[in-house]
Amino acid sequence: MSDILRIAHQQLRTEGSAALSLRAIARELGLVSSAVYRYVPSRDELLTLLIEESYNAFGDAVEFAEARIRRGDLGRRWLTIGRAVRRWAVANPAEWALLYGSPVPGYHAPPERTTAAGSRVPLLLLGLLADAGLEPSQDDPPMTAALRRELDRLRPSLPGELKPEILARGLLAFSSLCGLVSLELFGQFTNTVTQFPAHLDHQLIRLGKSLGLPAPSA
Amino acid sequence: MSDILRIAHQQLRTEGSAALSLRAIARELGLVSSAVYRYVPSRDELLTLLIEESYNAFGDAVEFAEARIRRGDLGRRWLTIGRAVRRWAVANPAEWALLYGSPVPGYHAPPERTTAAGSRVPLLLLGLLADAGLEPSQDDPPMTAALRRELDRLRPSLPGELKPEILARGLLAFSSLCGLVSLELFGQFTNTVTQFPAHLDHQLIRLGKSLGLPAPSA
DNA sequence: CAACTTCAGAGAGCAGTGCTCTTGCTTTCT
DNA sequence: AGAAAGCAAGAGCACTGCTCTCTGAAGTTG
Repeated sequence: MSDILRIAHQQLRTEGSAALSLRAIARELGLVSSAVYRYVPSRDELLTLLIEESYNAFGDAVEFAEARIRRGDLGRRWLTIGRAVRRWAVANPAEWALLYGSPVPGYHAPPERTTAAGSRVPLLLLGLLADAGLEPSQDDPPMTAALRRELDRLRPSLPGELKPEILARGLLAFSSLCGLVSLELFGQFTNTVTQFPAHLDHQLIRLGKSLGLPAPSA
Repeated sequence: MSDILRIAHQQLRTEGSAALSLRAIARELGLVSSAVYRYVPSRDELLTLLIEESYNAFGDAVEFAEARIRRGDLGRRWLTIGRAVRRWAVANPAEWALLYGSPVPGYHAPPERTTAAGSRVPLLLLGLLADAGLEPSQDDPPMTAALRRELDRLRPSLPGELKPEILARGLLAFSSLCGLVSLELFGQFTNTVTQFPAHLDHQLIRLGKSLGLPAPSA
């Protein structure tokens, strides 16, 4: 079973998610294809397992990096999160595509149980914002009551006391980060600049400012 | 030939990019599979054609929306671009996935000729920024010389006079927009808020501010 | 100890895929 | 009229996910 997952991961890495084939896994294991079905009910289920594992590997990597930063250095914690996200994505492009790219062919929406693992990195960012104790400012655009209500409904499952405005900042920052990384990886366009390491750093500092975080200590 | 593309697009819409099958297209046309190969050299080439078409449909939609706004209303032009991007993506999720999602299974990097079509929307945004005549401010983080050089290298193919700082703002805004839309569409996480229409509007205004654009006229 | 149950895997087979090659028919051009 | 294209059919190869049945070995129980 764990052999199957190991080989699946390896195949994912080298061939990409689309080429992930139960038969190839079976071959690699010296088994016949039908034997694999004793352990994995279907290719979709295997993908779900891979997604969960990848989310956790991703969460581990980012959490580990962030944990090494002094708690009070909020700017650097954000910068570190951003860099760690990118580094992991660049090192594991197929996994990143699995998590944040378009849904895999024929695979329909991962079940709910992956959401816990999938929330780890966003929660890390929101935890940082909670630590920062930010207050809404006049830079935060006005919010419709409906949106405020919707954001408040998330609050119970979030760390600390996050005002809707601050939560909105976090969501935008996380989305922007995903966009930056995805464009760098899948990037049809301007593949030159976006893949420049200094580019992400620059944009991360930009985003940090708009989050309301202090500049990272030098 | 155009029949093939029409059916391919339809199949893309209803089944998704992975299920796009030359055989199914042939069936739909009342042809045998090999006959299609007279018109389309391979499935990959068909995908490339679809990508180009989709980029152009996307560009048409966004350009059309933006063209209806008074030139001087810079904030509204940006808001309109953002909304049009989202609307098109929501209306054509499979195409969006093709353009900005993870690369299709087995399909390797679209050829260079798609970049012209693919640049239309980003260029629209950069044109807007050029019209705005923005100047770098102290909100723009310092930039390494290498990054500045890299950004300057893009300048010849861009509209107007875009200082590296302004170009960087634009790149971030476009990336953020892509991230927001992709997370809404593919969204593993917080599928509640991110799909809320008011959410995108709110974040677009946020982004507009950080671009340095005035608030859209009421 | 013998009988029974459980488990791991083999093998065949179905329906589908992309793609190639050969054959034949029809239309068009010379 | 005869040659030259163009268009499509058909068979076939290697591959995919998945289901079904069957065979052994291993472990459990009376």
